[in-house]
Formats: sequence, C-alpha cells, structure tokens
Amino acid sequence: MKRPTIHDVAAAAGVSRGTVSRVLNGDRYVSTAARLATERAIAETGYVVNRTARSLVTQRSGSVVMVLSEPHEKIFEDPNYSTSIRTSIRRLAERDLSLVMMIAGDAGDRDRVLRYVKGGHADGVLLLSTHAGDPLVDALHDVHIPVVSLGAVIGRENVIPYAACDERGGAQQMTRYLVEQGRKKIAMITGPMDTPGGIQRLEGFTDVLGRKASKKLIEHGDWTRLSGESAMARLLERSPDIDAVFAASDVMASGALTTLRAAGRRVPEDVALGGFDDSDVAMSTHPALTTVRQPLAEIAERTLSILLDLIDGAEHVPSVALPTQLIVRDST
Amino acid sequence: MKRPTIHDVAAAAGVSRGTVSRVLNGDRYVSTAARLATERAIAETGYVVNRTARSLVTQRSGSVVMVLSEPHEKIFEDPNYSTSIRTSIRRLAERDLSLVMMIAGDAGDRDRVLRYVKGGHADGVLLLSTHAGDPLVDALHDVHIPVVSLGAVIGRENVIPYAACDERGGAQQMTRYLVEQGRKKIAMITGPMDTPGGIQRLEGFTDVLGRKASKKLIEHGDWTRLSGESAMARLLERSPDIDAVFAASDVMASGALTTLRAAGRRVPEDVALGGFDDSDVAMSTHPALTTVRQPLAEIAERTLSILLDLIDGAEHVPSVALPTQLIVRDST
DNA sequence: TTGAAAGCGCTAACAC
DNA sequence: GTGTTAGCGCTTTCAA
Repeated sequence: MKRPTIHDVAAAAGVSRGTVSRVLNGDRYVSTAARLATERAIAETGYVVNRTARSLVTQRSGSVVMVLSEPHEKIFEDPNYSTSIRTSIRRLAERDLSLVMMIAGDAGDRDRVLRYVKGGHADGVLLLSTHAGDPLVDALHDVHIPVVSLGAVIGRENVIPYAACDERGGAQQMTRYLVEQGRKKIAMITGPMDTPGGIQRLEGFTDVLGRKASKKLIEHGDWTRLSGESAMARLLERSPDIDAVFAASDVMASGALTTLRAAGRRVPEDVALGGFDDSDVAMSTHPALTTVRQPLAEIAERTLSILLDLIDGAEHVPSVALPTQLIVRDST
Repeated sequence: MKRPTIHDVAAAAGVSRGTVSRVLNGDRYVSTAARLATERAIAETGYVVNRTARSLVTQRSGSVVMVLSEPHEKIFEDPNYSTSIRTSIRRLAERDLSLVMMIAGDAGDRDRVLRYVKGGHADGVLLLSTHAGDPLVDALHDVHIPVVSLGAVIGRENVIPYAACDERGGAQQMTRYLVEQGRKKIAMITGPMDTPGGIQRLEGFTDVLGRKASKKLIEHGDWTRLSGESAMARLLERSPDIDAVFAASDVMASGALTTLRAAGRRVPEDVALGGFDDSDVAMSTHPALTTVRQPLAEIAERTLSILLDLIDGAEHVPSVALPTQLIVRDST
C-alpha cells in the first residue's frame, strides 16, 4: 500500500487536513477531541510526515551541511574529526535536523556546496578545518545563511562565529613547561600557517620563548605523521643540539618520534617531546606523549549551540575559546 | 531579491516552464535555439534548481543515508571509518547525491533512522559496522529500499549485499606467516564476536592452527586500544610462554604492545605481534606493526557501486570479498 | 476552533 | 518540439 498522507489521516480522524497539520505542528488552536482523534488516526495509519513536502512550503530544509575543507586525501587523517562528527550528529538529531556531509577540497567541490546551499537545502552550515583565504567562506556568508566554524577561520574571526580551544594559551602551557623542565634549546614543528592551530600555537610558543624562538628552530608541517617525520629531520640537521621539540599535534609528534629514534636520540633523556590534542595516538606511542588536551567534545557542543542559536534567529552569537590542559606523560 | 524559479528562467528565455524543465533534465526533445536561450537565461538569473520541489514530484530524495551502528562512544575510534566516509561522499557527489549521516546506537536512534527512511528521505542506505542481530537491518529491508553494507552483516549475508576484504583469508595469511617464522605458541585477540571481522578473522586463525588454537590462547576485544591491553594481560597471565600474538586490529595490537612492554617482553624477540588493517597506527608504534592490509578505499568504492546499481534498479547485485596483503614490518 | 483553498517549485503527461 | 496543466504532500491564511 502507498504511504499514508495527511489526507488519509484527516479522513480516518474525520477532520480536515488543516487540523491534522495543526496537531502535527503543535498549534494551540485545536480542540482536545480533534487532537485525540487525529493522534489515533496517525497511529492507526502509521503516518510519517513527508519532510520534503513540508520543506517546500516552510522553506526550511531540516538539515545542516558539514563542510570539510581539507583537500581530499588529508581529510580524516586528523583523529580530531571523529569527535566533532559524532557530537554534531547527536546534537542535530535531538532537534530532528539531519547532517549532510560535503567535501570542499577543490573549486568544483566548493561550487557544489554553494549550489546546494543556494538551493535552500540547508538551514545552516558547519565549517570544519577551513583554511585562510578559502573563497567559500565569503560566498557562503553572502548567501545569508547561518554559518559557524569549528575552530576559527583565519581572517574571518569576526564574521564567522566559532568555538575553539585556547590555541595560543595551550601552546604557552607546553612551552613554559618545557622551559621549566630545564630544556634550553626548544624547537617547534608547527601546523600549516593558514590554519588557526598552525598560527596560534606558534604564537604561544614565541610568546614564552621570545627571541629564543629563532627561525632556525621552527619548521612547518601539514598535520600529517609524515610531515612530522621530515620536519624533525630538517630540524635535527640544522640544529643537532636540540633538547626539546614541541609538535603542534600528536600525530606530527609521533612522526617526529620516529625520526628522533632513527637518529639515535633518546626521548625524553636526550630530547623532550611534546604534542598537542591529546588524541588517541598520544597513548599509543612509546614513550606516551606529554601533550596539551583540548576539550574536543565540548568544543563541538559549543559550536553546535552557536549554530542552533543562529538558526533560531539569533542575530549575533559570540565565539568561545575553551581552556586547554597540560597532560604530562613519559615523553618529557 | 528572491531566488529565481523555473518560472523566472522561462520568462527570461521566452519559453515555457516545461521547456526549461526539459533542458534541465537533458530531455532530447528540445530545439537548439530553445536550449541556448534557456541556458543563457539560467546563467543570467543565477538559477539553481530547487531539489525539494523536484523531490516532491519525482519521489526521489537525492540523498543516501549512512548508518553507523556502533554504540555512540565507540564510533570513529576505528580509523577505518575515515576512508569509507571520504570515499562515499566523493562517489555520491559524482552522481549529485548527498550523504546524510545517522547514528543508530540505541533503539531511539534506530527508530529515527527508520522514520527517516520511511519518510522517503533517502534513495538508499549504506550500513557501516552493523552487528549481528541488529533489528534495524530487517526493518530496513522491509521498507524495500536499496541497502548495502560495508562489510558483511552477520546472519544476513544473503539478504544485504556487501563489499569486504577476505577476512578469513587475511587472518590465514598472518597466522601462516607466524607459524613459518617458527613461532610455537600463538595467541589471538579477536574482535567482537558479532562482527564479521571478529568471527572470520578467528576462523582464519583456527583454520591454520587447527587444535593448536586452544581456547586458552584466545581472548576477545572490542576493537579499542584498551581492550587490546587487557586482553593481552589476560593472555599473558594464563599462558606466560606465548611467543606470538595476532590481534584482529592494529589498534588492539597497539594496546597489546603496551601490555607486553610493561610485562618486560621484547617485541619481536620474545613475542611476535601481528595486527590487521594496516591503518595509520601500524606505522606509529615502535616497532612498526606487521599487519594485514585490507584495501579500504577499494572496498568502499565497491560498496558504493553496489548501492548505486541497486538505486539504478538492479534486482540483485553480488557481494564481493577483496584480497588482503600481508605487510611485514618490525614487530614479527 | 475548524474547514476550504491557495500555493511552495517542479516534473511529466497530454495536446497541439 | 513546445506550451499547458495537473498534481507531488504539506502549511497557512482567510472565512466562517
């Protein structure tokens, strides 16, 4: 049999389609009798609203797009995505909103996202890992749709609200700790310099070290394990007497660890190694990584809250930066 | 200004809405003149089709749901998800289908998924990590919607088509290799026994070892690192003279490694350690893990192909099991 | 408090 | 080849 429509329910309940719609949407102008009859009819017929039809008239899609702006290959290499995605799905589901995932790695992808949003198929956009200068950000903003970012969008901090950890403060914690441990020559492996984690963790590093944070002691990675390995190799070649390294992510730290070990350096005896994120890998390396924990689940929660507020019509919602925590393990 | 509709385009092009619809949908009965005028009008007005309106009449949603059946907390702990999700999004986007993600951890979740699908909001369902006996599987099957699973659904192998690696063969490869290396007392840490990876990798293990695969040498984990640690501890306590361990996943192997090291066992000298998946962690442990590579990207591709064929109306599409490859590193 | 009816934007059948 | 038109299933005035 065909799927029952509001029409069938109305017939079964002996009321009009308008009334059925009213009880469906919790309108208060419905008599108890009509409501009861309708509810019974809904149960009997096994009726399920057709969101498509509803969307057509309400102009609301009932879904949110999550845009992953990382180039294809690297997406998800970062273990941090997991928590964010899980949290987003859950929070959205509570509001009966669904999560549509899109990748925006190249121009074609960005175009697809834009068409999708312009087509009115999303009530909000959740940006992940957006790099500075991404044209999609402004394009999206022009569409006048609620947009939020998990982690700041460099250069658009004031136009796209976000929730993030205190990147700079976290990096300061780690650097200060390394200094307090008596380390004299501390190097850093940063993330990409067009991401907040790349820029701000380096800022925190130089905040503490001042002029001791010389160019020679800084290398850039791209968050991958492999980039950590090679950055560490360059660092070691240039400054063999390094006695500490702060990698801007645990994954890169794990890469650096491989290089250090291959070079015959003992960790932490010869070189102390610090990571960032407190992701799963931090526990699986040997020695386990001293790292900076960022409250990922809470960041995701807050990001969603901002988006939902925006969708509910809030004009402007402030961004938030949550405190990090230094987790000392065996690598320092 | 309001978003232009097919009506505006028709007016601008000087044709009827029907004609616009025809060029939009690639109908062949359109004169070149009309087509050109329409295309120009589309460009001029910045028109984007409203999929909602289209869905309402075509009864097609233009999206596919990916259902993650893992209990909430564990989702994504498995690094294998990443590749699957990425591949799915990409393949679907090529067909202009979008990917909606839903979690089905508890009864309420399953109900939501079912309502969504029954509501006609998905043209197909992609199952991930479904456990044996999951009631959602049969419920979904009853809805008569294309359903495919990434990895077999235990107990429903013949009703839900799937793509997977040759789980059993892969486990045989590893076990045989361990035997060939001269290991005498080989233990195994399996996955959950209601998943294909849990069951079939153990089968491969016993296939090779025969009665030497005694109960004493088998422990069950749940794919997490922690479960690998504790399973290893139980194994060691029961049989201190173990000289090899085959963990059904790299993540669990990395947990086992921690326990082995804490117990003073050298890997691989005292105990050889094999994993499964060839995920990122396999390279980040020390020593790097010997493991069984499963062609994740291809498995995901094939899964999507099956689903798309089904959506295109194919009656029955055969499941596939792709060959694995033994990757020898330093842990054996 | 309720019913009737006008669309939301699009596709597809039909007539020309 | 092309225009016209009848819905797809729902919400939301407008009257009553």
